[in-house]
Parts: sequence; structure tokens; C-alpha cells
Amino acid sequence: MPAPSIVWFRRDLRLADHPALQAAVRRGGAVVPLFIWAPAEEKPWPPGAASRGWLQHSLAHLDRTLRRRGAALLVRQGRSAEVLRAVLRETGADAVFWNRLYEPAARRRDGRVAAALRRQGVTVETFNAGLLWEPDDILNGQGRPFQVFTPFWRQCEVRVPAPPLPAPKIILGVERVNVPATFGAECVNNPEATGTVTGSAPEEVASRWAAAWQPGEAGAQARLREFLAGSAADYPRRRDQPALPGTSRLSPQLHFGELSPRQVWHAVQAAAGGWRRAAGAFRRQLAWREFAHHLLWHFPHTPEQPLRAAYARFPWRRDASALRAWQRGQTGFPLVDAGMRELAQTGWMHNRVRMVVASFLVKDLLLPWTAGARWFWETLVDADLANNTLGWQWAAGCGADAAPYFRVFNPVLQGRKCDPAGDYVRRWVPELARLDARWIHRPWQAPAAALQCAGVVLGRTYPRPIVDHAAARLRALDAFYRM
DNA sequence: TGAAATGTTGGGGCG
DNA sequence: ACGCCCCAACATTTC
Repeated sequence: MPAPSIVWFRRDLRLADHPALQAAVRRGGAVVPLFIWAPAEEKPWPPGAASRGWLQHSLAHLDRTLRRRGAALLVRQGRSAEVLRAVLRETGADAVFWNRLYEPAARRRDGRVAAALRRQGVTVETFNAGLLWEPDDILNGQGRPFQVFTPFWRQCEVRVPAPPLPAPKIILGVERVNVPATFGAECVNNPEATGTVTGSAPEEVASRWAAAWQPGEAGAQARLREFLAGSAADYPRRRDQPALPGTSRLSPQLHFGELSPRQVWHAVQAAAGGWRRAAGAFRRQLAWREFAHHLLWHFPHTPEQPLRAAYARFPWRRDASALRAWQRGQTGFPLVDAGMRELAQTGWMHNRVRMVVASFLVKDLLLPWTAGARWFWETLVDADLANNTLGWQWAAGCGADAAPYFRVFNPVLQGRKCDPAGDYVRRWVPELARLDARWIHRPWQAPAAALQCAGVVLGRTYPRPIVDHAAARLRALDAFYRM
């Protein structure tokens, strides 16, 4: 009987399409599924408050599904290298398998850990389970990484990712070596981000959260099936309407690896008999995720520094009260405020609205994109360093394939286009709920009678706009033009 | 994955 | 019938 193998779970919290787990099971010995809570090793981007909440639930779910197949999840805190050494000793294991991560800090850490283990004679094997294609698989004609999405996408379109692996039926566990550490207090679902912003009671936040999300592999599979059976066929038309459930909402599951992109890709392919165009549009979004990871791999300084170096000197403003108004959804622009409140209350925001609020922070308020990235990092359940970095640098115009400097979203027009009836605003900004659709995206222009009959008192029940968008746009054009 | 400013066209009112 | 103007609708350019 071979010695036990450790499977080091990180952001692959599933059993299906899990090459590291598969390798351990195939070896024939016992399997030790291990999760190590070591946020300091991911500095300067340790998991934010919303991510920690999701992670806690997802780990509990993973433990339950592993137990059903024979092996409980061991959760430890401490430095990864030391924890691995200790668990190797305690279990008599002689091999460690894991699926690769692509963030700079995790890469460095994993490289050191692998080298140290191998020096001690431990077998280490790592796998790709998080991306359709790894960062060095897709390069341009000169062997360099793509920096523009469209040619990158053309390369993706002609490839078929590897088919997903099945989940192992039985996992041979080891005797419980000792009681697994309970997940640390610092990792408990932390409503700090939502609580301070909304003033809601923790129980209320928790119940709203539970209604919105079902972390874990089973919930992820259910969400995927629901999407494929429901709005997927109409994806191109519905995906830009934040009031509708038109998107897959699989971003947190993809971030934590409760589903792999290969599973999603192939499931879409198999389901899309009658809607090939929609399938292509959806695959394109998966490709944006790939693109983001490729960029982070090849340009690891970009979470902190603009890809276009000239932007390091951009004269961002410092304005704590404007930043706070944005964070709390009190800017006076209903679409922006609705998005920021959806984020605070559910840990998620519709992608179209993310672009609008990002443009508002960066262009209308001239506040640094890094401040927006940090807030999203703390509050999003799907906070993902690669996606977050690409998104914010795109909005600020300082990244790859970035929005040109003159592209400034108008929150009123975006509202009219994407939320014509105002339902999204009504849901998240209830103080405007009774306002006529005509004025819901620009209450400051509504006639006094319309405001009165909707019970809106500008400056009291809902803020006046904190900037004049037309003037702010000109200010931004001037500042960005100088770059 | 924008929006505003500017240019062009064509229908209709009107003298 | 005709030219003129107005202006909405659409296209193009510009930021």
C-alpha cells in the first residue's frame, strides 16, 4: 500500500475536474485533503472581508462532500511550508499534490514550498485546474503575451480546452491525526464591510447573504444548470440589464474553484444546441477571465502599478468624503448608488454597473483606481486579483486594451439604456422607488411635483449629485488628455 | 464594453 | 409648383 498523499486545496474547492485530487487517488494510498489558512502569505492582497465569508462556507461544504466519500478536510493555520511539513510527519505521507495559482505572492510562495519539499525527498506535483489555458500557452506571433483582447480571443476561439475530469467516487481517508483546527476567528464571515456601510444588523446582512448565495460545489453546479436552462440562450440581450438575472453569476464559484472554467466551457458547449451565438458571447466572457490571468502572470506588478508606466504620474485627487460617498452609495447618481449598495448588501455587483461605478470613481471623481480596486477587494465575494486588476486598469485607461481616455460613462444615459424602467434602482435605492421612470436616473431634474408625490426630498431623503457630470467629464478629459 | 458635438438628409409647413 | 426654413433622425467626427 503506497504512503498517503496530501492534496493541498487552495482555490479549487471541488471534487470534480480536480487533477491534484485525481492524482492522489490514483496513487492508491490514503488521501489527506488539507486547507491552510495563511492570509499573510498573500500580502498585499490577503482575502478581503467578503471573500473570507464565502471561503468559510465553501470549506464547510467541501468538508461535508469529502466526508461522504471517505476523507475529512483538514484545516490548519500557519505558514504553509511548516504546516505541510507537520502534516507529512503526522500522516506519514510522502507526496503533496496541488493545483496551481497565478497571483504573484502565491506563485512565489508555491515555488519556495515546492523546492523545499523536493529537497526533503517529498514528491510534489502541480496541475492546471484554474484556467482553460495557462499563461504561456497563448502567445502572439513574436512569442510575447497579448496586450489586446481581440487577438487574444481569436486564439482562444480556435482551441478546445481539455475535457473535465470526473469526481473520484471513493477517497480513502487516513485516521484523523488530530482534531482539525477550527477556522480562525479572523476568517469568520465578517460583515464589517456591509455592516458599516449599510448600518444593517449582522443578522439581516447574514439572511440577505444566504438568500443570494449558496457557496460550495453543489450550489455552483446548480447555478450553472439553472443558467444554462434559463437565461443563457438570451445571454447577449439580457446580460447588460442589471435588473434581470441575465448573467451566470458564477464569478465567486469560479474564483474559489467550486467549478472549473473547463467544466463551464464544456457545459455551455453541450447545452448550446439552439443558441450558438449566445454560447460564443458567453465563452468570450470566460476568455476575459483567461486574459486577466495571463496579464497578471506576465505583468505581476499591475495590481499596484499601472501597466502604462506614464500613468504612474497621473494627478489623482485625494478626497476622503467623495470616496466615502461612492463607497456608501450616496453620490446622488441613482445607478451608481444602486450598484454600490448592491455590492455592500450582497457582495456582488452586476458587471455593467461595475463599469459605470468604476468610470464614475476614476473619471467623475478623479480618485485613484487603486482605491476602487481596494474597496472591491474587500467587499466582493468574487474578488479576484487578476479580474479586479484588469477591470480597474481598463476603467482608468492605464491598462491593457484599456478604455481610451475620452471614454466617460454617463450614469444617466447608462441608466436609461440598461435599466429603462428603473427597476434596478428601485430595488437598491428604495428611497427613489416611487419616482417615475422618466426621472429615476436623474432626480435632480425632476419637477417638484414629481419629487413630492414620490416622497423624495433632495438633500434629505436622497443626496443631490456630488458632482456635475458634464463639468466633471470636461475636467477628466483635460486631465487625461495631458497624459 | 461611450458620449457629445457636428454634419447631413429628408419630410413637412409655409409663403 | 417651388424654394425656403425648421427640425427630427440619422451619420460622422471628435473628445
